[in-house]
Amino acid sequence: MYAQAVSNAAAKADFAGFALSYSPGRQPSNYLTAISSLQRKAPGETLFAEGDETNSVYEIVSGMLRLIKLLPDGRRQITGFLSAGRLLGLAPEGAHIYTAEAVTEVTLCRYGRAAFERLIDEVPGFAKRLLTVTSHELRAAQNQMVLLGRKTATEKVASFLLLIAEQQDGDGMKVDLPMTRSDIADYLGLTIETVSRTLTKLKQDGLIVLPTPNRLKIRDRDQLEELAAGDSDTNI
Amino acid sequence: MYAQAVSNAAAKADFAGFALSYSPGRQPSNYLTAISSLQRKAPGETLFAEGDETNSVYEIVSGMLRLIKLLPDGRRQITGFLSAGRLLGLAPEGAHIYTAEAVTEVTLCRYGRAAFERLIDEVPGFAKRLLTVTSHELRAAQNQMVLLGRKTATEKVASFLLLIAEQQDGDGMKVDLPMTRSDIADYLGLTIETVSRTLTKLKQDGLIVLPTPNRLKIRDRDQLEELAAGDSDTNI
DNA sequence: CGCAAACTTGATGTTGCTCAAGCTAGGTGG
DNA sequence: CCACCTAGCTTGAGCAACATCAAGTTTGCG
Repeated sequence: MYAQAVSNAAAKADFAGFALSYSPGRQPSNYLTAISSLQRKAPGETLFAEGDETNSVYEIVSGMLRLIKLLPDGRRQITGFLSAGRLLGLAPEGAHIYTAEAVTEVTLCRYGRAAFERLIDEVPGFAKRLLTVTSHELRAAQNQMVLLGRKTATEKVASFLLLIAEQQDGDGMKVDLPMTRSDIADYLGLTIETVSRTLTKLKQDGLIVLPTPNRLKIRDRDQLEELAAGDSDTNI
Repeated sequence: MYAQAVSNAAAKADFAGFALSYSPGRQPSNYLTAISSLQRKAPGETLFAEGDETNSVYEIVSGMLRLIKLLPDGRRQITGFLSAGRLLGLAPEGAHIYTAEAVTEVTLCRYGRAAFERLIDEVPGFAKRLLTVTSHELRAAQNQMVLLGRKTATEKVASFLLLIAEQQDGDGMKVDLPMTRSDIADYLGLTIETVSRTLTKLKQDGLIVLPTPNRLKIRDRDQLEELAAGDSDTNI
């Protein structure tokens, strides 16, 4: 295991209680700092696997994770890419419902489950805040269902690029793609070849620039958004 | 509008506070009865539409709803079929993220949003209970992503039948299909023709019996479960 | 500079979609 | 009570989008 505990008060101050930061105007609580410890994971490492007992809740401090579900024969579906500030491990009963792996080098803040549960019970408004977070995740999940069930390959890729661009701070034009084509494919319900071909097509059509496979620039955001929305006559 | 207020204390006693019933051993609260009113919807009627302001939370007393998301050109994705006991309208901010329509005749219990929010703040453990409910929904959503992204038509239909069978009480063999083939198709990311053909195939293979299009019996549950799991060699 | 992993591109294949008839069931009115 | 009517379901034939199989090519790291 590459994981290691880190004790850096300054770093903690930056992220601790992020889960509470959804409602602005309140003091970031330090209930959470009291029960937290820092962890790191190298790219490709597993944080926990589907079916593992849930004895921790994690918050991402930096880096990116992928959430994975597998079928018995190895087919893979990625249900999300998580970046700084996102919580995971809030799974309902006992077992994790997906595997969490590091895409990039990741720093995490770990909370003991029991202590976390206690906070839910004892800190006023904490459960409600978590409810808001979970509701947002549910909304994202439902949008993803539309994507997976009803969008074409081009629409899927366009949606993906805009989603990732939105997650990253910046002008919303430069997009960093730390994940592989295989990850993208398994997130969109496609194959790597189709993802690659679709990106090439978007490049040829002048909607994006791809200087390297992992660095992308959006050139025509309007048309990309029309595509992503699925307006079906931008697809010609 | 077909909706009508109903005042039946007996009926209320049956369902009120169902959302609280996930944690057994507690007295069903009557906080909820105090702020509720009953509504009915005829098949096909809309309870609310995507984008509508969320000024109510609903709990299904009886019947079935479908949750719908649309693309601009009319492509439809059904994100869920909801039956008695399920909550909806907990959407995060302001607007509903899907359209809710009655599949069958539906009876609902309506809670005013403001009053509901107050309960979250004031009733100890209520927010936590809702968090559990939402986490369960999230788990279902992630399973559905695997289905939509990575399962074959046969696997999708098999999964669907088992899911519906599970939702319904009984021996788990008799399955009632109140929704149309079009609904099923839009839930599974398929066309009605493919759904129909797949059901026919399952019938021919002796896994199910289909006396009428809306009434189905599972004949070989084991094999149906293997199919649904996606073990890939049952598919031959 | 060399190597392996990741990506791209091409040729071919297959699943599920589209288009097009029929068929069935259940509701309605004579 | 039965015939009709219609919405919904089934079935068939052909097709298209995406998958699969198979080389090449790039990239980034040691």
